[in-house]
Amino acid sequence: MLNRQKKMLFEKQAEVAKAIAHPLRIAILDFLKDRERCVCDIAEHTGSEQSNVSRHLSVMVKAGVLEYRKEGLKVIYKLRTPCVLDCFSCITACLKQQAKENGRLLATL
Amino acid sequence: MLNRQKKMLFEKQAEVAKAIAHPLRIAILDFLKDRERCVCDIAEHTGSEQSNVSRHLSVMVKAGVLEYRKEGLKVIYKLRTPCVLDCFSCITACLKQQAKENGRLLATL
DNA sequence: TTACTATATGAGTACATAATCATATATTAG
DNA sequence: CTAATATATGATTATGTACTCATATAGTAA
Repeated sequence: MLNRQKKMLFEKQAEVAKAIAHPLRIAILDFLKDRERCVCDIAEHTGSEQSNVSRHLSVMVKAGVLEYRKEGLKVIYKLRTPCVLDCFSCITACLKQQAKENGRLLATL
Repeated sequence: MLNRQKKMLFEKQAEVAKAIAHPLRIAILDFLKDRERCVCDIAEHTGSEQSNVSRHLSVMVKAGVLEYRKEGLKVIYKLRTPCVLDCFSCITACLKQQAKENGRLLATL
């Protein structure tokens, strides 16, 4: 049976996973991988409404993935835990493996 | 601006991320890390309803993370892309970094 | 002061997800 | 055949999420 500690760990992990499990949020993380950016630049880059971007950003801040600082009128966001990007390498590896196996299956038809 | 290819990649990545972004699903993946298991064993191990477990399993199958085979009455699930477990190492690394920085902040009070 | 800009957020709507219960299906045992 | 077991799934309910529009807030510039 699952013990309490593991359960708590899985809940914490799920919080982070949920925070990055959205195409727009992944696009934002990718945009922030090299350097910090203000909300308006993120909105323009992703082609999304400012208010929507702002909400997605706050979701990721709440999950501890992003942080921000204010500079004049602008609010500038950056990765708090850049290691979160490694998740996407892992996910991409899974996608590649899936594609490979699907290809193998296709070849047998 | 985001191009179409990247957008599609982010959507695919989000699908996988969503499929693993739930405490029970993470518990299931962890339980399957060493070997395949039938639904009833998973339900017992996680302390969850059989029907609920069954639905969560099918979510992960749909996302290409799990696969299954039937054996008599039982349906036995296993990881299709074991590399998905690497995501959790990455997420754990993020959690550790967060905890460390929170600790540093706490020390300044 | 006023006008302008960047951001966050309340309200509303639509949609998705999770959980439960009851039940249908399929396999096995006798 | 019947009974028992394992699983999947329809229906329901409750909750959560994403998005949009309008607006409040706060900083800047003139």
